[in-house]
Amino acid sequence: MMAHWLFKSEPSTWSWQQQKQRGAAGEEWDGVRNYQARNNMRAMKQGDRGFFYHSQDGKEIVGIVEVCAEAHPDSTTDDPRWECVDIRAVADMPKPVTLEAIKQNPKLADMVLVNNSRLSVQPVADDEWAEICRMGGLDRVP
DNA sequence: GCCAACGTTGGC
DNA sequence: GCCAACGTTGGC
Repeated sequence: MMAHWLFKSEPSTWSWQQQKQRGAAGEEWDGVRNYQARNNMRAMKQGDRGFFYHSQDGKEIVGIVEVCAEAHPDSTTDDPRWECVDIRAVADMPKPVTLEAIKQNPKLADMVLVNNSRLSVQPVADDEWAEICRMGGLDRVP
């Protein structure tokens, strides 16, 4: 069973544009220094899909990504506690889904994004995934 | 820019 | 092992 995730990034640090420019090679999702977020990355499998969310500037889901390398040591630190996955851009959200719209949708009331806004890598339930894809104008759930 | 929420650190 | 102090994130 394919799990779904959400990756949060400040566009001033790492934007969807930059992610897309990396193409199929993808990019290491490094710099995470939070155990919950790391544990979520450890649980990811090759091919799992996720949302790419712009925090602070934008506050909206702008794209779909795919896990292209499972958890491995974070190259930005020598501390062996920190691991990360690699992700690659798969598709744009035809209509970015804003945090505001998510908060207004009762079906999404239990989303981690709503209830634990500080967690930077988080799981997304299958029904939440489908609902947001629908809101984002994707005619097929990827 | 403020501040609430949360996570981490370190003294005891 | 508890908890106060501190630092960071991110919405507003």
